[in-house]
Amino acid sequence: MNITSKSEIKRKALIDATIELVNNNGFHATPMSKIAKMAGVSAGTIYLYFENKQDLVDQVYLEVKAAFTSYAFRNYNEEMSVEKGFETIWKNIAEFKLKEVEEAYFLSQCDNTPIVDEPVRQQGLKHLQPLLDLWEKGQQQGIIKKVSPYSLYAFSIYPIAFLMNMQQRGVYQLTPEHIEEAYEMAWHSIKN
Amino acid sequence: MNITSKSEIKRKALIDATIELVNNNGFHATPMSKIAKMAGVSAGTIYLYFENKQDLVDQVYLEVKAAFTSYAFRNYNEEMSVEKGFETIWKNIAEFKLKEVEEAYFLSQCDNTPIVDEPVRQQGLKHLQPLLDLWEKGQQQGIIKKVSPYSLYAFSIYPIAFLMNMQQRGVYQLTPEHIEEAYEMAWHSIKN
Amino acid sequence: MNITSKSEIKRKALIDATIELVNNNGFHATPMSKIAKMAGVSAGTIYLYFENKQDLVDQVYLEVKAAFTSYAFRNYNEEMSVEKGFETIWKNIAEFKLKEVEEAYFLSQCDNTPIVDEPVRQQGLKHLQPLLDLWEKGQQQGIIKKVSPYSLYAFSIYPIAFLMNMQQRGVYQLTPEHIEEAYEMAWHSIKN
Amino acid sequence: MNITSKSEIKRKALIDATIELVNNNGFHATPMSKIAKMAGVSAGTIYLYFENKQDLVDQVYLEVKAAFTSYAFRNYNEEMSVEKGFETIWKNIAEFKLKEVEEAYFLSQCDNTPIVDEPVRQQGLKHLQPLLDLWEKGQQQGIIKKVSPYSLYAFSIYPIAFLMNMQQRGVYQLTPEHIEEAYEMAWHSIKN
DNA sequence: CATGAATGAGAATTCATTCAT
DNA sequence: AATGAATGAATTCTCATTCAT
Repeated sequence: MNITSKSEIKRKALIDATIELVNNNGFHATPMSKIAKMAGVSAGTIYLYFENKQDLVDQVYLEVKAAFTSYAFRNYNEEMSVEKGFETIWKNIAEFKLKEVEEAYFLSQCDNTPIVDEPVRQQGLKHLQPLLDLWEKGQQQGIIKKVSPYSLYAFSIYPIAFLMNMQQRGVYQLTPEHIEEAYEMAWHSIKN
Repeated sequence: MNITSKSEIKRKALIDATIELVNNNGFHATPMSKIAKMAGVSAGTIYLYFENKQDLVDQVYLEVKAAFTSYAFRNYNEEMSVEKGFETIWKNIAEFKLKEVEEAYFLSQCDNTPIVDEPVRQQGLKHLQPLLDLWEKGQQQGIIKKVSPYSLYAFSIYPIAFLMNMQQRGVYQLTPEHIEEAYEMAWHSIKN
Repeated sequence: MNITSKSEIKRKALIDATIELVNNNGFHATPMSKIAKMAGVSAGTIYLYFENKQDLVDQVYLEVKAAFTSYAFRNYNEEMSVEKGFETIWKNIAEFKLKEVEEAYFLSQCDNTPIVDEPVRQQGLKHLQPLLDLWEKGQQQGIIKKVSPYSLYAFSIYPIAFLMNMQQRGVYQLTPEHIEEAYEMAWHSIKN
Repeated sequence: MNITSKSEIKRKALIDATIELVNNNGFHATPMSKIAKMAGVSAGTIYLYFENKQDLVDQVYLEVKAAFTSYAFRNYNEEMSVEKGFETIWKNIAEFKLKEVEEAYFLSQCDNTPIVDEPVRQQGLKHLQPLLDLWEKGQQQGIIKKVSPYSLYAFSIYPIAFLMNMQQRGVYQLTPEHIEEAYEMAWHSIKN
């Protein structure tokens, strides 16, 4: 058996339990003891893997964010045209938020509350660089609106989170047609 | 002395303290004792005004949401053209989020975490109806894209929250030009 | 209107409320505020009639005890024969416990817990003297067993409390026949 | 080390502390913190052994009641004559109330106040059945008065509690002669 | 006399973290 | 590494009592 495998399994179990419980109850309403129980380990064991509760969420945040950005750039390469590249990335992100609902909802909770602090959040953002590069290239080519990348993000990527939240709450169904429709809106809002 | 004045002042102080502390620390990391201290009353006094901690946030949420929607429809009336009406509402919302940063951030925290529950959130939404009516009128006139109101909201209104968050974190400055720019993007994403 | 009447009505209402609430919840689970509400007065008003909560129960105890002993000696006079006298007193006590269930249950609670303290309890006992005198006369006449008055009380009077408790809990019905039967047992246990 | 020893010792210490403190102060005037301190454990530890304060008293009540009934039937067997059987049980009960004063007083407090509720009390009663059986046998043999078992209990067993209370308060001394005397009274009150 | 808002000490309970095993 | 009993500080909430009106 792989040296790390057994402990990696426990670590993974702890992370999954944290995501599920924080999603349902919020960070501070999630006791370490419940996380331990759901992960099938003892309370003290958590502290072999994580320094303390804050370190636990921080690491969960960073790992989920990394998984998210990795997913976002699947099948993307810098040789693609700006439009094709954006479509690829946008749909990856949409697919992630649809398929990995728990992870996505966890991220949205961390991004909208003070449970992880600024430095950690900054660290989580660094992997999004290729999208910013793509936008800059598009702006140089006159394809993308010459506005701040924050605006581009706000109007093309951020809306996906809202649609996911609504679907999560059961008030809205994100069908494939809705996704295509939404992609068109995203693209129209940033293209020139 | 005005009948309500003294107790209304305390109630207001409690609500303000709640907003500020929850914004900075999160709901569960905000003890009632701190809220009381910041509001300048004793711990027990909170319970003269609110049933318990949950009731306190619920009421704060509903009041802030009401203030927000009331702000959103300033100077708006149903005789306006669809485009003019939308511009009015959109800019009101942007102004609210810029001026009443604390309130806006509090709402975004409640809307993205399980601290207020679905029934309360539903109640908070009811005042947004005039915007939905405007969109429907626009769709009938062929001015607005025929997509779900959730999509319209996601791509035109929701992005403002992101820009506000970024400004809140100091990584971005929402100047009047930025706002005009953002309004244009919002309008282009939903107009036909 | 009689000078004291209005305040006496309130005092009475407070005493009645105390009895009812302490019976149902116990002394320490009965807040002054609830007593006030049930008595139809404001919380502060209690302190115009009683020094504090302890003083309130003490006074309720003493008054109910006085009512009890007064009831116990109805139609009794020292010229009666020992047997007739005992029957009169015993049946008065039984009648009181049957009719004034609330008062009787309150007394039994006070007599079996530390809610009123020894001096007050002693004070409450002083009115029972005629019964002790009767017993002593009976002993001198050779009619009553020559045992401690505590034993006489334990076997002839105290059992009534048990029967009342059982009736109170609904597991037993004290019919007139039961009472006669019980009286016979009481008398047989103390007579020579 | 014995599997149960360490935690059983703590559990026992908590139960003993509860009895002593409730006896002296009453249930609601006994804070969990004091129980913990007297038992030599930390406040939080109580909740490892008992769900909450109510569960604690309930369990103490049931255990003490079980100890009481077990004590009551020492050296008793169903082959004994009715009179001998009753004497055995009665004197056991008297001995228990004399020797285990704390336990006995605790029971009398629970039996006369609303601190444990009816279902728990019912559960505590189930072990008294052999005495009821004995009485029924005695009634069939014409030895025991044909009255409700509640009456038999009220006049033969319940009085012991009163004598114990008086001794507890120091106003009365239960010497062996007093006990014999009391037993005679008990027996005479129920025999035919 | 009467009110009832306000107080603040104190209660029950929870939970992050430690540490002996 | 892993456990889980134990801790005790912190939290929510209650309630006897006071006092300005």
